[in-house]
Amino acid sequence: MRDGPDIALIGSLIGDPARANMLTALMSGKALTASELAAEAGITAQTASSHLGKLANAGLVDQRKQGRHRYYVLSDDDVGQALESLMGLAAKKGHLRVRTGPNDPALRKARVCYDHLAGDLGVRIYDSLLSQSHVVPADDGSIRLTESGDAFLQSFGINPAQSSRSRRPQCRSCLDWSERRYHLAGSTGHAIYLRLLELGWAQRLEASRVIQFSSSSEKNLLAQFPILNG
Amino acid sequence: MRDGPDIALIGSLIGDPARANMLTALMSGKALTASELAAEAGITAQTASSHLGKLANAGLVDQRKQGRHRYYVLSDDDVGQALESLMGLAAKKGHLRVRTGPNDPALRKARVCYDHLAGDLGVRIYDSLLSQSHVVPADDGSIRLTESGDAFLQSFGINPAQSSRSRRPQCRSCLDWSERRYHLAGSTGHAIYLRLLELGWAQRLEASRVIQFSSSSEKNLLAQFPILNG
DNA sequence: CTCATACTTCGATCCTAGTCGAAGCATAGT
DNA sequence: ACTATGCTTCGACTAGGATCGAAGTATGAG
Repeated sequence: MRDGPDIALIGSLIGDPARANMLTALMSGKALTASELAAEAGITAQTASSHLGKLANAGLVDQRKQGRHRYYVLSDDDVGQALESLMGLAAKKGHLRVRTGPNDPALRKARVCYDHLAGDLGVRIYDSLLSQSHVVPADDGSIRLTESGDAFLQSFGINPAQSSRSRRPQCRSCLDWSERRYHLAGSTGHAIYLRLLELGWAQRLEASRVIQFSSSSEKNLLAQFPILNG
Repeated sequence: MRDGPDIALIGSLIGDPARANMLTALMSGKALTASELAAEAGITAQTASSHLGKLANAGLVDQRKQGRHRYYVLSDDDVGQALESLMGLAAKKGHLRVRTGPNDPALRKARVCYDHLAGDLGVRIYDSLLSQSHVVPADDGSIRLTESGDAFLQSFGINPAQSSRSRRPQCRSCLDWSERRYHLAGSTGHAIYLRLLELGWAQRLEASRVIQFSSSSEKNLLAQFPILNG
């Protein structure tokens, strides 16, 4: 054999449907308890416990004990990113889980993608920023926030500078599995998402990745993020 | 259950050690035959055939029949990227395959990472470009080729403009599992790698990801990619 | 102190999936 | 035509792991 990172280990961890469901649920960014995750995966508490032990052992999730609950979180940004890249790949290859839930249309409309907004409205925001040259594709094909974009975001109540931390890219485009188009990720994507919650325009549906907009707040959002020249 | 991409399917495909080995081997970018992949994974031809069928069925690899051989390639850039992100994650979490081969030091020195140069020398090139401001971190934390970098690459025999195609980012930083630092990926990284082969400085070791440099050509490379201010 | 809840550990069961031997096709060379 | 090589299909074997019931530990509530 040869040397190298053991992708089989991580792959097999993600490869079990129960664990994949748990990880997907944790992509919401929320800390979830062992029982919630068990329910999410449709398995009993014992089985879930065993799965979570393995995930924690491999360093994919962190556990925090609080009272008699035990909360789990993705241990790292990188875990979320890796999951996203797998999701993108799976979607591109047409591997979708069959059992389409009742809230599916809502999920396509708007949902959290790890820690930012995805779905129809997520793509809309990205397209709007692009059409106004608030973000531009950099020479290298990635994207970059312009000065006008900086000013725009400040007027929307976000300080992009403060939200840029350490390693994390400020802007990043993230492939959307429902739309098959790109939306805004990175710390700026996160900041916009938080601001939408703060304004009360968006509300996260309990125990789901769905983000709900009232019809008026959806109008607000469309007005705030217009698409020029179209 | 809920809707979404089926990451469990892809995860389980990558999760088998034999398949993981095959995919890793295909990260070299070369087309490999079924028997070569079987040897790589240390399994018999029958077993390999079954595995390759599954990978092809899921759209992770493509097969091309040529004579009585059947060549396999990663079907897509995205597959390589997803594998890379898993490798980065695995390395970061310290999950390394135990069986360290005899050519391990060479592997750390220089190797192909999907389609560009990684390892000690790959990191060196990246650092050099960075120290001379030939690439700069963009505002968003990603990286961007500067005008001086463009000129520099042209003098090295590469036309960055022509190498930029469609979707693919021109420059991209890729986390190195051996160095735990970044090296240059994207179409520019690919172009540099090709140029090194073309110049005869680098040679790919047969049936391996190791890239070999003679001591003189390594000196050439270090001279061509100096690190300023240090 | 007693009871309920949240979670883990242990043990047993069951089933999937990886594995290889043998045989079957296909292609190439002579 | 005959043989060798590369690969796939079939069938059977086996091991690893996912699962849950039951029992055990910790925390909180009354």
